[in-house]
Amino acid sequence: MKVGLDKKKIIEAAADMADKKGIANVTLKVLAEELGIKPPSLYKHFSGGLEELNKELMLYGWRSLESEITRAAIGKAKDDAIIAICYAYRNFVAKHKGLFEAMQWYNMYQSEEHLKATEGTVSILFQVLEAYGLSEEQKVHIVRMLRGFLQGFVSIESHGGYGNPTPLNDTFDFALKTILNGIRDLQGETEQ
Amino acid sequence: MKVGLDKKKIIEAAADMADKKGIANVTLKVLAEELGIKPPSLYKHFSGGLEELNKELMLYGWRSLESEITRAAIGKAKDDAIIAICYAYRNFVAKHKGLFEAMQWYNMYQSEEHLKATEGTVSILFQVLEAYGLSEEQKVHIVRMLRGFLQGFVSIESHGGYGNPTPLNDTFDFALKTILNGIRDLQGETEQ
DNA sequence: CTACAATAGCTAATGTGATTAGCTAAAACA
DNA sequence: TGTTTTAGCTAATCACATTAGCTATTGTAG
Repeated sequence: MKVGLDKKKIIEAAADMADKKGIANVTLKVLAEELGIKPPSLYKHFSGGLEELNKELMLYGWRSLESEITRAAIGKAKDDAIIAICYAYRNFVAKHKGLFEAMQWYNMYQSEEHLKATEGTVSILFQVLEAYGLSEEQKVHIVRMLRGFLQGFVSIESHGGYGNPTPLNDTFDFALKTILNGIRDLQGETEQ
Repeated sequence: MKVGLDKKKIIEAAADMADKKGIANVTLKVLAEELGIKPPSLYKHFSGGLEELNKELMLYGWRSLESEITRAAIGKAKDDAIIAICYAYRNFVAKHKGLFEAMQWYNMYQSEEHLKATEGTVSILFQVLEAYGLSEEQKVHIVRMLRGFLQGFVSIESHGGYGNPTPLNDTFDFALKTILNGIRDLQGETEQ
Protein backbone atom coordinates (compact mmCIF):
# COMPACT_ATOMS: atom_id res chain seq x y z
CA MET A 1 0.00 0.00 0.00
CA LYS A 2 0.87 3.67 -0.22
CA VAL A 3 1.71 3.30 -3.83
CA GLY A 4 2.48 6.99 -4.07
CA LEU A 5 -0.04 8.15 -6.63
CA ASP A 6 -1.23 11.66 -7.28
CA LYS A 7 -3.75 13.30 -9.57
CA LYS A 8 -1.19 13.85 -12.29
CA LYS A 9 -0.05 10.26 -12.47
CA ILE A 10 -3.58 8.98 -12.45
CA ILE A 11 -4.68 11.31 -15.21
CA GLU A 12 -1.72 10.36 -17.34
CA ALA A 13 -2.49 6.69 -16.85
CA ALA A 14 -6.12 7.31 -17.74
CA ALA A 15 -5.16 9.28 -20.84
CA ASP A 16 -2.85 6.52 -21.91
CA MET A 17 -5.52 3.95 -21.38
CA ALA A 18 -8.03 6.04 -23.33
CA ASP A 19 -5.64 6.24 -26.26
CA LYS A 20 -5.16 2.49 -26.23
CA LYS A 21 -8.66 1.20 -25.56
CA GLY A 22 -10.98 4.13 -26.15
CA ILE A 23 -12.43 6.45 -23.56
CA ALA A 24 -15.49 4.30 -23.03
CA ASN A 25 -13.26 1.55 -21.69
CA VAL A 26 -11.61 3.71 -19.09
CA THR A 27 -13.53 2.56 -16.04
CA LEU A 28 -12.58 3.11 -12.43
CA LYS A 29 -12.36 -0.62 -12.08
CA VAL A 30 -9.85 -1.14 -14.84
CA LEU A 31 -7.96 2.06 -14.12
CA ALA A 32 -7.50 1.06 -10.49
CA GLU A 33 -6.32 -2.34 -11.61
CA GLU A 34 -3.76 -0.77 -13.90
CA LEU A 35 -2.49 1.43 -11.09
CA GLY A 36 -2.31 -1.41 -8.63
CA ILE A 37 -4.98 -0.11 -6.28
CA LYS A 38 -8.66 -0.80 -5.61
CA PRO A 39 -11.43 1.30 -7.18
CA PRO A 40 -12.56 3.02 -3.97
CA SER A 41 -9.05 4.35 -3.45
CA LEU A 42 -9.43 6.52 -6.51
CA TYR A 43 -11.92 8.59 -4.58
CA LYS A 44 -9.07 9.78 -2.37
CA HIS A 45 -7.77 11.63 -5.43
CA PHE A 46 -11.04 12.33 -7.26
CA SER A 47 -13.78 12.84 -4.76
CA GLY A 48 -16.11 13.45 -7.69
CA GLY A 49 -15.48 9.95 -9.02
CA LEU A 50 -15.66 9.11 -12.70
CA GLU A 51 -17.29 12.41 -13.57
CA GLU A 52 -14.42 14.38 -12.13
CA LEU A 53 -11.85 12.13 -13.74
CA ASN A 54 -13.43 12.73 -17.12
CA LYS A 55 -13.44 16.44 -16.58
CA GLU A 56 -9.78 16.40 -15.60
CA LEU A 57 -9.03 14.30 -18.63
CA MET A 58 -10.71 16.86 -20.83
CA LEU A 59 -8.77 19.71 -19.27
CA TYR A 60 -5.52 17.78 -19.48
CA GLY A 61 -6.18 17.11 -23.15
CA TRP A 62 -6.75 20.74 -24.00
CA ARG A 63 -3.70 21.80 -22.04
CA SER A 64 -1.59 19.26 -23.88
CA LEU A 65 -2.94 20.29 -27.25
CA GLU A 66 -2.28 23.91 -26.44
CA SER A 67 1.31 23.22 -25.62
CA GLU A 68 1.83 21.17 -28.77
CA ILE A 69 0.35 23.93 -30.85
CA THR A 70 2.39 26.59 -29.17
CA ARG A 71 5.57 24.65 -29.79
CA ALA A 72 4.60 24.14 -33.41
CA ALA A 73 4.07 27.84 -34.03
CA ILE A 74 7.38 29.00 -32.60
CA GLY A 75 9.41 30.99 -35.07
CA LYS A 76 6.66 31.02 -37.67
CA ALA A 77 4.25 33.66 -38.85
CA LYS A 78 1.20 34.06 -41.06
CA ASP A 79 0.38 31.16 -43.37
CA ASP A 80 3.36 29.14 -42.16
CA ALA A 81 2.24 29.47 -38.59
CA ILE A 82 -1.34 28.51 -39.37
CA ILE A 83 -0.27 25.51 -41.36
CA ALA A 84 2.05 24.40 -38.59
CA ILE A 85 -0.68 24.78 -36.00
CA CYS A 86 -3.21 22.85 -38.04
CA TYR A 87 -0.78 20.02 -38.59
CA ALA A 88 0.10 19.99 -34.92
CA TYR A 89 -3.59 19.71 -34.07
CA ARG A 90 -4.07 16.88 -36.51
CA ASN A 91 -0.98 15.01 -35.36
CA PHE A 92 -1.95 15.43 -31.76
CA VAL A 93 -5.28 13.77 -32.38
CA ALA A 94 -3.67 11.00 -34.40
CA LYS A 95 -1.48 10.23 -31.38
CA HIS A 96 -4.19 10.78 -28.79
CA LYS A 97 -7.40 9.43 -30.20
CA GLY A 98 -8.81 8.49 -26.84
CA LEU A 99 -7.87 11.71 -25.14
CA PHE A 100 -9.45 13.60 -28.01
CA GLU A 101 -12.62 11.64 -27.44
CA ALA A 102 -12.56 12.81 -23.85
CA MET A 103 -12.00 16.38 -25.00
CA GLN A 104 -15.10 16.17 -27.16
CA TRP A 105 -17.27 13.75 -25.34
CA TYR A 106 -17.16 15.87 -22.29
CA ASN A 107 -18.78 18.72 -24.18
CA MET A 108 -22.03 17.01 -23.76
CA TYR A 109 -22.07 17.68 -20.05
CA GLN A 110 -20.14 20.83 -19.24
CA SER A 111 -19.92 24.06 -21.05
CA GLU A 112 -18.43 26.70 -18.77
CA GLU A 113 -15.44 24.59 -18.07
CA HIS A 114 -15.06 23.59 -21.67
CA LEU A 115 -14.99 27.17 -22.83
CA LYS A 116 -12.14 27.90 -20.46
CA ALA A 117 -10.31 24.82 -21.55
CA THR A 118 -10.30 25.75 -25.23
CA GLU A 119 -9.52 29.38 -24.50
CA GLY A 120 -5.79 28.84 -24.67
CA THR A 121 -5.87 27.16 -28.03
CA VAL A 122 -8.20 29.76 -29.44
CA SER A 123 -6.06 32.65 -28.26
CA ILE A 124 -3.02 31.26 -30.04
CA LEU A 125 -4.94 31.33 -33.29
CA PHE A 126 -6.00 34.90 -32.64
CA GLN A 127 -2.43 35.91 -31.99
CA VAL A 128 -1.24 34.45 -35.25
CA LEU A 129 -4.02 36.25 -37.07
CA GLU A 130 -2.80 39.60 -35.73
CA ALA A 131 -0.25 39.66 -38.52
CA TYR A 132 -2.87 39.91 -41.25
CA GLY A 133 -4.38 43.24 -40.29
CA LEU A 134 -7.94 41.96 -40.11
CA SER A 135 -10.84 43.38 -38.14
CA GLU A 136 -11.85 41.68 -34.90
CA GLU A 137 -14.93 40.26 -36.51
CA GLN A 138 -12.99 38.89 -39.44
CA LYS A 139 -10.60 37.18 -37.07
CA VAL A 140 -13.52 35.64 -35.24
CA HIS A 141 -14.85 34.16 -38.48
CA ILE A 142 -11.50 32.72 -39.43
CA VAL A 143 -10.85 31.21 -36.04
CA ARG A 144 -14.30 29.68 -35.92
CA MET A 145 -13.96 28.25 -39.38
CA LEU A 146 -10.56 26.80 -38.57
CA ARG A 147 -11.78 25.29 -35.33
CA GLY A 148 -14.83 23.82 -36.98
CA PHE A 149 -12.93 22.34 -39.86
CA LEU A 150 -10.13 20.97 -37.71
CA GLN A 151 -12.40 19.35 -35.20
CA GLY A 152 -14.65 17.82 -37.80
CA PHE A 153 -11.99 16.67 -40.20
CA VAL A 154 -9.81 15.14 -37.57
CA SER A 155 -12.74 13.53 -35.84
CA ILE A 156 -13.98 11.90 -39.03
CA GLU A 157 -10.45 10.92 -40.00
CA SER A 158 -9.66 9.33 -36.68
CA HIS A 159 -12.80 7.22 -36.81
CA GLY A 160 -12.06 6.02 -40.30
CA GLY A 161 -15.05 7.93 -41.64
CA TYR A 162 -13.42 8.96 -44.88
CA GLY A 163 -13.71 5.88 -47.03
CA ASN A 164 -12.20 7.00 -50.33
CA PRO A 165 -8.60 5.97 -51.04
CA THR A 166 -7.50 9.48 -52.02
CA PRO A 167 -4.76 10.51 -49.57
CA LEU A 168 -6.09 12.49 -46.63
CA ASN A 169 -3.00 14.66 -46.58
CA ASP A 170 -3.98 16.04 -49.96
CA THR A 171 -7.43 16.95 -48.71
CA PHE A 172 -6.01 18.53 -45.59
CA ASP A 173 -3.62 20.63 -47.64
CA PHE A 174 -6.37 21.60 -50.03
CA ALA A 175 -8.61 22.68 -47.18
CA LEU A 176 -5.90 24.74 -45.53
CA LYS A 177 -5.09 26.40 -48.83
CA THR A 178 -8.76 27.21 -49.28
CA ILE A 179 -9.02 28.76 -45.84
CA LEU A 180 -5.80 30.73 -46.32
CA ASN A 181 -7.27 32.06 -49.54
CA GLY A 182 -10.28 33.09 -47.54
CA ILE A 183 -8.01 35.14 -45.30
CA ARG A 184 -6.42 36.77 -48.31
CA ASP A 185 -9.83 37.73 -49.64
CA LEU A 186 -10.72 39.35 -46.34
CA GLN A 187 -7.52 41.34 -46.45
CA GLY A 188 -8.53 42.58 -49.86
CA GLU A 189 -11.84 43.80 -48.45
CA THR A 190 -10.18 45.55 -45.53
CA GLU A 191 -7.52 47.27 -47.57
CA GLN A 192 -9.92 48.74 -50.10
CA MET B 1 -49.62 -5.56 -21.73
CA LYS B 2 -49.20 -5.98 -25.46
CA VAL B 3 -48.73 -2.28 -25.82
CA GLY B 4 -48.14 -2.72 -29.52
CA LEU B 5 -44.63 -1.39 -29.87
CA ASP B 6 -42.23 -2.00 -32.68
CA LYS B 7 -38.64 -1.05 -33.48
CA LYS B 8 -39.67 2.10 -35.26
CA LYS B 9 -41.75 3.50 -32.44
CA ILE B 10 -39.10 2.69 -29.88
CA ILE B 11 -36.36 4.33 -31.91
CA GLU B 12 -38.43 7.44 -32.41
CA ALA B 13 -39.13 7.64 -28.70
CA ALA B 14 -35.44 7.17 -27.96
CA ALA B 15 -34.47 9.85 -30.48
CA ASP B 16 -36.96 12.22 -28.97
CA MET B 17 -35.67 11.53 -25.52
CA ALA B 18 -32.08 12.03 -26.68
CA ASP B 19 -33.00 15.42 -28.11
CA LYS B 20 -34.61 16.44 -24.87
CA LYS B 21 -32.23 15.05 -22.25
CA GLY B 22 -29.05 14.15 -24.11
CA ILE B 23 -28.03 10.77 -25.40
CA ALA B 24 -26.27 9.85 -22.17
CA ASN B 25 -29.59 9.98 -20.37
CA VAL B 26 -31.31 7.58 -22.71
CA THR B 27 -31.17 4.45 -20.57
CA LEU B 28 -33.17 1.30 -21.04
CA LYS B 29 -34.71 1.93 -17.65
CA VAL B 30 -36.01 5.38 -18.48
CA LEU B 31 -36.90 4.53 -22.05
CA ALA B 32 -38.97 1.57 -20.92
CA GLU B 33 -40.68 3.78 -18.38
CA GLU B 34 -41.53 6.31 -21.06
CA LEU B 35 -42.96 3.57 -23.25
CA GLY B 36 -44.98 2.04 -20.46
CA ILE B 37 -43.12 -1.26 -20.35
CA LYS B 38 -40.40 -2.84 -18.22
CA PRO B 39 -36.73 -2.73 -19.25
CA PRO B 40 -36.37 -6.44 -20.03
CA SER B 41 -39.20 -6.17 -22.55
CA LEU B 42 -37.02 -3.99 -24.73
CA TYR B 43 -34.90 -7.04 -25.45
CA LYS B 44 -37.81 -8.47 -27.40
CA HIS B 45 -37.20 -5.71 -29.94
CA PHE B 46 -33.45 -5.20 -29.52
CA SER B 47 -31.85 -8.47 -28.63
CA GLY B 48 -28.53 -6.63 -28.60
CA GLY B 49 -29.71 -4.35 -25.80
CA LEU B 50 -28.45 -0.83 -25.38
CA GLU B 51 -25.66 -1.35 -27.88
CA GLU B 52 -28.09 -2.26 -30.62
CA LEU B 53 -30.44 0.57 -29.71
CA ASN B 54 -27.59 3.05 -30.06
CA LYS B 55 -26.61 1.64 -33.39
CA GLU B 56 -30.17 1.88 -34.65
CA LEU B 57 -30.35 5.41 -33.35
CA MET B 58 -27.24 6.29 -35.30
CA LEU B 59 -28.62 4.76 -38.49
CA TYR B 60 -31.98 6.44 -37.98
CA GLY B 61 -30.22 9.76 -37.52
CA TRP B 62 -28.25 9.50 -40.72
CA ARG B 63 -31.32 8.39 -42.66
CA SER B 64 -33.26 11.36 -41.33
CA LEU B 65 -30.47 13.78 -42.13
CA GLU B 66 -30.19 12.36 -45.62
CA SER B 67 -33.86 12.91 -46.27
CA GLU B 68 -33.76 16.47 -44.95
CA ILE B 69 -30.80 17.24 -47.12
CA THR B 70 -32.38 15.69 -50.16
CA ARG B 71 -35.51 17.73 -49.69
CA ALA B 72 -33.45 20.89 -49.24
CA ALA B 73 -31.58 20.40 -52.50
CA ILE B 74 -34.64 19.86 -54.66
CA GLY B 75 -34.83 22.28 -57.54
CA LYS B 76 -31.43 23.79 -56.81
CA ALA B 77 -28.04 23.49 -58.43
CA LYS B 78 -24.44 24.44 -57.86
CA ASP B 79 -23.76 27.00 -55.13
CA ASP B 80 -27.44 27.33 -54.29
CA ALA B 81 -27.73 23.59 -53.78
CA ILE B 82 -24.62 23.42 -51.62
CA ILE B 83 -25.74 26.32 -49.48
CA ALA B 84 -29.17 24.78 -49.06
CA ILE B 85 -27.66 21.44 -48.07
CA CYS B 86 -25.32 22.98 -45.54
CA TYR B 87 -28.12 24.94 -43.94
CA ALA B 88 -30.29 21.85 -43.87
CA TYR B 89 -27.51 19.99 -42.10
CA ARG B 90 -27.05 22.76 -39.59
CA ASN B 91 -30.77 23.13 -38.94
CA PHE B 92 -31.16 19.42 -38.55
CA VAL B 93 -28.56 19.34 -35.82
CA ALA B 94 -30.09 22.37 -34.12
CA LYS B 95 -33.36 20.47 -33.93
CA HIS B 96 -31.82 17.12 -33.10
CA LYS B 97 -28.94 17.73 -30.79
CA GLY B 98 -29.29 14.44 -29.02
CA LEU B 99 -29.72 12.38 -32.14
CA PHE B 100 -26.66 14.06 -33.58
CA GLU B 101 -24.73 13.01 -30.50
CA ALA B 102 -25.79 9.46 -31.21
CA MET B 103 -24.69 9.81 -34.84
CA GLN B 104 -21.27 10.89 -33.68
CA TRP B 105 -20.85 9.13 -30.43
CA TYR B 106 -21.42 5.86 -32.09
CA ASN B 107 -18.39 6.41 -34.27
CA MET B 108 -16.28 5.41 -31.38
CA TYR B 109 -17.41 1.85 -31.62
CA GLN B 110 -18.33 0.93 -35.14
CA SER B 111 -16.84 1.87 -38.41
CA GLU B 112 -18.21 -0.39 -41.13
CA GLU B 113 -21.75 0.41 -40.25
CA HIS B 114 -21.02 4.09 -39.88
CA LEU B 115 -19.50 4.27 -43.34
CA LYS B 116 -22.65 2.81 -44.83
CA ALA B 117 -24.82 5.16 -42.82
CA THR B 118 -23.12 8.30 -44.10
CA GLU B 119 -22.93 6.99 -47.65
CA GLY B 120 -26.28 8.47 -48.59
CA THR B 121 -25.45 11.93 -47.38
CA VAL B 122 -22.06 11.85 -49.05
CA SER B 123 -23.47 10.74 -52.37
CA ILE B 124 -25.87 13.67 -52.46
CA LEU B 125 -22.94 16.04 -52.15
CA PHE B 126 -21.14 14.24 -54.95
CA GLN B 127 -24.18 14.52 -57.16
CA VAL B 128 -24.41 18.25 -56.64
CA LEU B 129 -20.73 18.62 -57.43
CA GLU B 130 -21.25 16.96 -60.82
CA ALA B 131 -22.38 20.31 -62.17
CA TYR B 132 -18.98 21.92 -61.69
CA GLY B 133 -16.98 19.76 -64.06
CA LEU B 134 -14.37 18.78 -61.50
CA SER B 135 -12.14 15.72 -61.48
CA GLU B 136 -13.04 12.84 -59.20
CA GLU B 137 -10.21 13.69 -56.88
CA GLN B 138 -11.21 17.32 -56.67
CA LYS B 139 -14.72 16.32 -55.78
CA VAL B 140 -13.40 14.08 -53.03
CA HIS B 141 -11.46 16.98 -51.53
CA ILE B 142 -14.46 19.27 -51.59
CA VAL B 143 -16.80 16.72 -50.09
CA ARG B 144 -14.33 15.89 -47.33
CA MET B 145 -13.76 19.52 -46.54
CA LEU B 146 -17.47 20.21 -46.42
CA ARG B 147 -18.13 17.22 -44.21
CA GLY B 148 -15.30 18.12 -41.89
CA PHE B 149 -16.34 21.72 -41.57
CA LEU B 150 -20.02 20.96 -41.15
CA GLN B 151 -19.54 18.32 -38.53
CA GLY B 152 -17.07 20.36 -36.52
CA PHE B 153 -18.82 23.70 -36.75
CA VAL B 154 -22.20 22.34 -35.90
CA SER B 155 -20.85 20.21 -33.11
CA ILE B 156 -19.06 23.14 -31.48
CA GLU B 157 -22.05 25.38 -32.04
CA SER B 158 -24.52 22.97 -30.53
CA HIS B 159 -22.42 22.58 -27.40
CA GLY B 160 -22.10 26.32 -26.97
CA GLY B 161 -18.40 26.14 -27.72
CA TYR B 162 -18.24 29.39 -29.65
CA GLY B 163 -18.14 32.01 -26.94
CA ASN B 164 -17.82 35.24 -28.91
CA PRO B 165 -21.00 37.27 -29.43
CA THR B 166 -20.46 37.67 -33.17
CA PRO B 167 -23.46 36.05 -34.90
CA LEU B 168 -22.81 32.46 -35.88
CA ASN B 169 -24.81 32.86 -39.05
CA ASP B 170 -22.24 35.31 -40.31
CA THR B 171 -19.44 32.86 -39.68
CA PHE B 172 -21.37 30.07 -41.33
CA ASP B 173 -22.00 32.19 -44.41
CA PHE B 174 -18.39 33.29 -44.51
CA ALA B 175 -17.18 29.71 -44.33
CA LEU B 176 -19.52 28.55 -47.07
CA LYS B 177 -18.43 31.42 -49.26
CA THR B 178 -14.81 30.49 -48.64
CA ILE B 179 -15.42 26.88 -49.60
CA LEU B 180 -17.40 27.84 -52.68
CA ASN B 181 -14.49 30.03 -53.70
CA GLY B 182 -12.29 26.99 -53.27
CA ILE B 183 -14.47 25.17 -55.77
CA ARG B 184 -14.19 28.03 -58.22
CA ASP B 185 -10.40 27.94 -57.93
CA LEU B 186 -10.38 24.23 -58.71
CA GLN B 187 -12.51 24.87 -61.78
CA GLY B 188 -9.91 27.37 -62.88
CA GLU B 189 -7.19 24.75 -62.56
CA THR B 190 -9.18 22.17 -64.48
CA GLU B 191 -10.14 24.46 -67.30
CA GLN B 192 -6.65 25.72 -68.00
C1' DC C 1 13.00 10.16 19.27
C1' DT C 2 8.06 10.10 20.15
C1' DA C 3 3.25 11.12 19.89
C1' DC C 4 -0.19 12.44 16.95
C1' DA C 5 -2.47 14.24 12.84
C1' DA C 6 -3.27 13.53 8.12
C1' DT C 7 -4.09 10.57 4.48
C1' DA C 8 -3.65 6.79 0.93
C1' DG C 9 -5.07 2.65 0.82
C1' DC C 10 -8.26 -1.30 2.07
C1' DT C 11 -12.66 -4.24 2.89
C1' DA C 12 -17.48 -4.56 3.15
C1' DA C 13 -21.84 -2.93 1.80
C1' DT C 14 -25.15 -0.41 -1.15
C1' DG C 15 -27.26 1.36 -5.41
C1' DT C 16 -28.24 1.70 -10.21
C1' DG C 17 -28.70 0.07 -14.52
C1' DA C 18 -28.04 -3.77 -18.01
C1' DT C 19 -28.86 -8.19 -18.93
C1' DT C 20 -30.55 -13.22 -18.63
C1' DA C 21 -33.86 -16.95 -17.61
C1' DG C 22 -37.98 -18.54 -17.58
C1' DC C 23 -43.18 -17.75 -17.25
C1' DT C 24 -47.78 -16.12 -19.22
C1' DA C 25 -51.32 -14.34 -21.71
C1' DA C 26 -52.69 -11.98 -25.87
C1' DA C 27 -52.70 -12.32 -30.76
C1' DA C 28 -52.35 -14.55 -35.01
C1' DC C 29 -53.33 -18.16 -37.74
C1' DA C 30 -54.15 -23.07 -39.50
C1' DT D 1 -61.24 -24.01 -32.17
C1' DG D 2 -56.75 -25.41 -31.12
C1' DT D 3 -52.00 -24.29 -31.62
C1' DT D 4 -48.11 -21.42 -32.19
C1' DT D 5 -45.89 -17.14 -31.76
C1' DT D 6 -44.51 -13.48 -29.26
C1' DA D 7 -44.69 -9.13 -26.44
C1' DG D 8 -44.73 -8.42 -22.10
C1' DC D 9 -43.77 -9.69 -17.12
C1' DT D 10 -41.18 -11.10 -12.63
C1' DA D 11 -37.20 -12.72 -10.40
C1' DA D 12 -32.41 -13.22 -10.42
C1' DT D 13 -27.69 -12.05 -11.73
C1' DC D 14 -23.84 -9.10 -13.06
C1' DA D 15 -20.94 -5.14 -13.57
C1' DC D 16 -19.52 -1.08 -12.16
C1' DA D 17 -19.75 3.19 -9.36
C1' DT D 18 -20.03 4.79 -5.12
C1' DT D 19 -20.25 5.19 0.20
C1' DA D 20 -18.94 4.07 4.99
C1' DG D 21 -15.87 3.08 8.00
C1' DC D 22 -11.24 0.84 9.29
C1' DT D 23 -5.98 0.79 9.27
C1' DA D 24 -1.42 1.48 8.53
C1' DT D 25 1.93 4.56 6.72
C1' DT D 26 3.81 9.02 6.47
C1' DG D 27 5.21 13.10 7.97
C1' DT D 28 5.63 16.51 11.43
C1' DA D 29 5.52 19.23 16.08
C1' DG D 30 7.34 18.87 20.28
